[in-house]
Amino acid sequence: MHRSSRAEDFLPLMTTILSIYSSLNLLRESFLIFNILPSPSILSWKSIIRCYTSHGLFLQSLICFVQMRASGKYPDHHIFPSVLKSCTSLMDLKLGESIHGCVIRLGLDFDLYTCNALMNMYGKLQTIGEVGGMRFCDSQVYDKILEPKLIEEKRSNLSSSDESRSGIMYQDLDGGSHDNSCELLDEFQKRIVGVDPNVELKQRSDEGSRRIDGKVLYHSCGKSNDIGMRKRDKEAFYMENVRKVFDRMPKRDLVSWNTVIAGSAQNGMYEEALMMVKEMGDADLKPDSFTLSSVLPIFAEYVDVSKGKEIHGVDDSLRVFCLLPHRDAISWNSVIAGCVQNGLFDEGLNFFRQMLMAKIKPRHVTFSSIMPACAHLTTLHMGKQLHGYIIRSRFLDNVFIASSLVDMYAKCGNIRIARWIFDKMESPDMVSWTAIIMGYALHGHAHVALSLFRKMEMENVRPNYVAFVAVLTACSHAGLIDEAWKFFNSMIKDYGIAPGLEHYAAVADLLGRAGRLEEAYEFISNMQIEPAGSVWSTLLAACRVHKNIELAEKVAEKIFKLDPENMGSYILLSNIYSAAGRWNDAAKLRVSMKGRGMRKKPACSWIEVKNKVHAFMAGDNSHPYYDRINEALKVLLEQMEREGYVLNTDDVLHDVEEEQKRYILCSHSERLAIAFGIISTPAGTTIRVTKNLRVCVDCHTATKFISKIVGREIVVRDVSRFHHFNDGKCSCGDYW
DNA sequence: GTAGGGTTAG
Repeated sequence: MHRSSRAEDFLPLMTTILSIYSSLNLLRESFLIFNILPSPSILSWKSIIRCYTSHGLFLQSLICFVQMRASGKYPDHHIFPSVLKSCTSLMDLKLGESIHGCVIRLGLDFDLYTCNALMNMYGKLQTIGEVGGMRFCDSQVYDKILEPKLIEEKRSNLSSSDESRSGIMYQDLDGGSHDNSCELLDEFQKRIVGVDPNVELKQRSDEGSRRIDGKVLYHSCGKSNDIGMRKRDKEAFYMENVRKVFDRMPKRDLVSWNTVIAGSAQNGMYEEALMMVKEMGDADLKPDSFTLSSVLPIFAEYVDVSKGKEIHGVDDSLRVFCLLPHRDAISWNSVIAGCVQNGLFDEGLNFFRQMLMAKIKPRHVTFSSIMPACAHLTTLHMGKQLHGYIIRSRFLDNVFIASSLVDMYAKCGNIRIARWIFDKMESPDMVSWTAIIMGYALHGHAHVALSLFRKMEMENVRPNYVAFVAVLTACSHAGLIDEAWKFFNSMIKDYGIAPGLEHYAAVADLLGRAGRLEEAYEFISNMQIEPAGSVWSTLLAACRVHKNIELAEKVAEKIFKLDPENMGSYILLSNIYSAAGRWNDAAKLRVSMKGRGMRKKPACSWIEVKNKVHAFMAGDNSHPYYDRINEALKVLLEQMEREGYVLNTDDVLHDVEEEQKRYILCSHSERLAIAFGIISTPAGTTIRVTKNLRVCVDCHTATKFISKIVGREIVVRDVSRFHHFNDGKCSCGDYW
């Protein structure tokens, strides 16, 4: 008996086995069966094509499709999704469009799965096209053999013309093109399946009818036609294709909606994407985690582009998350990271708590995402709890987590633990180094920060933009002008990093505070980039310190032009006037601020006692311990004055009597918080206070006295740095 | 047939 006829006897069985292998994703087994079928049925072709696609062997899957067409078989709706996915992955829009034409001719353009795959392709290929990528140079070769003439007969039976049905132009296709070169196909199969094609493909090469042009297999790494496609063109293209498919679908499921939403979001059509989330709700479909992962990135875009003015983008993303029936660890992480990265720290922590309550185990990423929230909110208590969890989960060797812990401890005032964790890291990366350097910078230990920076360079860890922000911040907090210049120049010359606003601001700040006001003015005027209000503001602050009203007015004018909403500068200039006794000018400025609807940010300090945060505003008498706090401050003031403390009323910027000034100073928010800390914690406990503005000169002096009188370390984190008060001295050396 | 998460600055 002939081998081929035996195989034919078993054909139905073989086809079934192949189908099972394919559905189990067993490529090698599927291939072995497929290879001995004398004349594969449409079901067998479907199996092998599907298997190739799901293994990422897109070219192979397309080759099979072409071979199938060449053998005269009609593809059915089971085949197109896999084939279209292969086109998408290979970024071959042209071939995909041809296949779309094929779909229409066969009357399969109402099939749910095929339409979903088509929309996915159109949505993706514009996005990918922007970056440029692999593209077939010879996909016309496919075109030629895609459509045997047989199809023409079927086509004439279709009632309406193809073009009007799809709105997409495609070429008329000729009959098959068959030749005998199969070497590249062999090579592929050898590499991919790991078997010798000369054995496996023997039978097939004998037949000689399923050969394709070798040229098809070559593809080029070229830039796609979509490069430079304007946003409006992209949107038009998207509407043309994806929406046309979508709108014509007789039935849409969750995947259809998710696909079209993802396409809109990925092509920058955020409003449309969010609108469609609402529309799918009207169609009684609930968003799932796929929907969420399309909507979440809109988060960042919205906030970046319009600086929080369009927060409803965030709201919508959060709403989608809340609607999810099943949330896995990744959905939780996404939403937590989304919150934290956009400054919604409390919300991030809340989601984290909910995640734990939902019994979802936090993963590596959860901790590195949530830690910055603790760092920014200075919630050392929460940070320590997370640290404990991290140790128990043996996550400490993860460089992301360790770096975020270093940063958290430094920002929460505990630079010693930050250093301890850093020193234990096996191979700190540039971010870890930057975190510890910035930590020392914030704590005023500039020389340690500088020597760590040099050590990092010696260990061949290349600093980036942020690392230079850190080291220049260290210099600026300690008045190290010469060193700052060296780093600034080295950044440009040795590392080719173009200085940004933060770098310029640090240097300008140094020059200004050293009293080199004119030099600072020149420096800012000659910047390579447009100076923002923030850079000029450093000079305005310096003008206040050095009482140069004339320059202050000149600088303020520039700031008001560049950044009319910059309230800090109005207040700074008003304070400069007040300090010079020019109450009228100060008052005028305040009136003008009021007219613009600006209000001064109220000063606020807070302290964590027994795991609870207590907040104080200036002159605040709402705290339940208010009387005791006031009593303590009174006793302290008497003792301070005996030790030589003299009230410095320079910072009292109201036109009031001396006695009133005395009262105003003593009710500053940081003093209330410190006094509360002293009376509510055991002797010797370090007091850690955070303030939302810069600490004032008088409070700084007072705190030095207080630290000596009560024998406590007092750590005050103001808006730009830490002050460690100990035994009558401050770590900043009175330069801040 | 559709996805997705992380550390340093501001």
